[in-house]
Amino acid sequence: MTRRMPTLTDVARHAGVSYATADRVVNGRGGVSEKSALRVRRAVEDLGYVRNVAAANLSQRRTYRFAVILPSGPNAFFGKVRDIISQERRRLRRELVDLRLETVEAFDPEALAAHLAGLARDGLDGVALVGSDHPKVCEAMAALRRDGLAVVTLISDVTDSFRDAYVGIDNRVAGCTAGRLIGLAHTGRAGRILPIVGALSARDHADRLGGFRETLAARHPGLTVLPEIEGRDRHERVEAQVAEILAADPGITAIYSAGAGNSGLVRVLEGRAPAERPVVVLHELVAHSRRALEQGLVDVVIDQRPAEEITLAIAHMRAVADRMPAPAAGPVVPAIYVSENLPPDPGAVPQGEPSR
Amino acid sequence: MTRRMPTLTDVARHAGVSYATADRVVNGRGGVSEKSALRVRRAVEDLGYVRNVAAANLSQRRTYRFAVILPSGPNAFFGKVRDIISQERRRLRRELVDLRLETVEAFDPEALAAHLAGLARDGLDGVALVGSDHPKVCEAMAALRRDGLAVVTLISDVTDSFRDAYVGIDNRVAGCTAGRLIGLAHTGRAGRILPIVGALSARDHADRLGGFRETLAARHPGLTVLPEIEGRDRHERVEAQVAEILAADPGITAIYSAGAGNSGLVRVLEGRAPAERPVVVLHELVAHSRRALEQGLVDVVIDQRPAEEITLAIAHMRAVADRMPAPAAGPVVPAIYVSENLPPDPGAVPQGEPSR
DNA sequence: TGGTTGATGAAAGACGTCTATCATAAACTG
DNA sequence: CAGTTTATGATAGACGTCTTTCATCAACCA
Repeated sequence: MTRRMPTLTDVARHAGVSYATADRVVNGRGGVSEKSALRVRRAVEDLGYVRNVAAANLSQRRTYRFAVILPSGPNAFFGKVRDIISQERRRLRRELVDLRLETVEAFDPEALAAHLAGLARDGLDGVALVGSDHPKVCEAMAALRRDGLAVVTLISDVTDSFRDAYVGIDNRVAGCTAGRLIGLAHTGRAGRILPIVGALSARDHADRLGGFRETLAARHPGLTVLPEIEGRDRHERVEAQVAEILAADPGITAIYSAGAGNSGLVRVLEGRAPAERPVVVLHELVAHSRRALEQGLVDVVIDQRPAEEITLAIAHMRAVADRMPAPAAGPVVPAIYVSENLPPDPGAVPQGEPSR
Repeated sequence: MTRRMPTLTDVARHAGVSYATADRVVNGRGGVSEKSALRVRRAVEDLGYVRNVAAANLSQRRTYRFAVILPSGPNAFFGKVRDIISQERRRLRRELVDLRLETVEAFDPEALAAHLAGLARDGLDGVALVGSDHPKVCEAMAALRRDGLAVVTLISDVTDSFRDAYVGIDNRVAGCTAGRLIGLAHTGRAGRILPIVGALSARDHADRLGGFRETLAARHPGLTVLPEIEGRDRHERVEAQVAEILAADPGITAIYSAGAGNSGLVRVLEGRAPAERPVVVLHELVAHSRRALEQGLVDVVIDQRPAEEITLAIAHMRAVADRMPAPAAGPVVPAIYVSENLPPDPGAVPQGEPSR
């Protein structure tokens, strides 16, 4: 027999005050003497009272109103995130969650800050956004939190104090993992490795590259890591640069792409004989990277499981809105895909990187 | 403005019947003419009515009573699962879930079937167990389901029709993945690979080995896969057999262990010079495999994320108990660990395989 | 002393569902 | 036609929380 959970009525009785007073204390309405407040807080402790969120939500007909802010543009990964969100909408509504999807120009912290500042605050309970350490963004996040909104950074983090939680992978660790896998693929032989990033100014890319170089230096000192390409996450640019370097340096045995724009990379790989293809590790499972994996053009994809991340971000925002402890969880553990363990393709609709 | 979700009162009004009648229909209490029942069902359709589970649970002071049945014995992985469950207890209670942990003798389907048959049915809503295709177990599972319990198989599956859901990894795919990773580690060179299983009669082990061999044959025909060892998941047995084979065949370049008892394998590896260590891939992140990974004795660990699995199993049992659609989700995607992406160690307490 | 202020208590109504009971009807039975 | 069975409606109370209103009572100020 599970014993009943204590209710606020129990707390009030145990504290020797009325329900009204107990309620005033736990909901911080003020107008209670310090003495009574103390007794109530003690009763809460003693009984292990936890407010019944379901009942509370019922009584108020509450719905959680959250916004997710994503960069606009042709990036396939964020396109996938948008798809996931629209697919989840219906399920979320049943759980009283109303999720708003908004976009701002990519790589433009000023625009993001302005957007945050101008957010319609009409009952919004929380915001999830791709973090940026830009001071204006931080200030805007702090302002939101002062207004009681939950603020969760997604995919890319910022300084702790400006957000309630970070949901995403540990990018340095992801880079280390890539390094180790490429190292494994060189067991018993030498090699020259080409790293590609979008921009070193992006914290996530820099972190990945840092971890990558570090691991190779520490565990595979026999391998040479070349200077990185900055592809700006633009596939045509990545394509041009990689083609040029591969032509100039036929001894390249592996490529690690820490950023986006990988359809350009894939096009270069398509043009090479299978025997001359380097080992390739890149990030994010999207339509074109999946295809490249299936075709053997790419060996490993490190994917940050955007569906889980959305779920987790919502859980965090809910916890803040409910004044409940956050769900314990460190960074998301990325999935590592080879062609053998690809999940079934959700969207059978063909779609290249530039679409959507 | 999110519009209000329709309530059963709305449904009744829309169907032109009383609340009582609508209630009789949606809760299948009978005593309603087919005509009225039809009108109610149509109203449910039209309005998109979904019963408010939170309100229902509140009104009944419901708690979900679930049981998880695990094999007893010194297996480190199941020890970890037990730990996870006891840590989750408190959080679960808040969500009205009362989780009972029971154990039966490992590798003994008869005992499992007997246990299932003898389960105290006192208000139990669901059972999660490690599946076994034994006919008696299947029959016992069917009996439980006839009594309205949710039945979820965990880690190892059975024929579809005997359970409500399977929560675990796709073992064949996991074996394929192991094969591909070992293949990658042989890029540009030949090799001889030793597979180890617990017992081929265990479906999960057989599936893993099958996928492993298949992938190596298809993608890495230059590599030789030796006959497998059956270690019975016993570390001393694994240790003895591996030691013997490695001594007899110094040309072994990789080992894939699909089963348990890996602390025995690790002991053999400890005794070899770093340069002579084969590439090693095994399953499940537990205390000793983590240590082996950190020390460079093992290269890759494929982990089935038991914490996520428990959460998912509960979600499935809840869905059945709530008469709601099951959470969409295929098999769990295992995490692939190298020493670089190990999550922080939760239990700093040292504990070898045989403990607990 | 009258008026204000502050702390407290009592209680009612709402949220959506479930259970239960009682009162009607209408449809059968013999 | 009396007596049963079956279908339906009306309604009340409970679950735990939140909001709101009103009444008390004490302490304080002028």
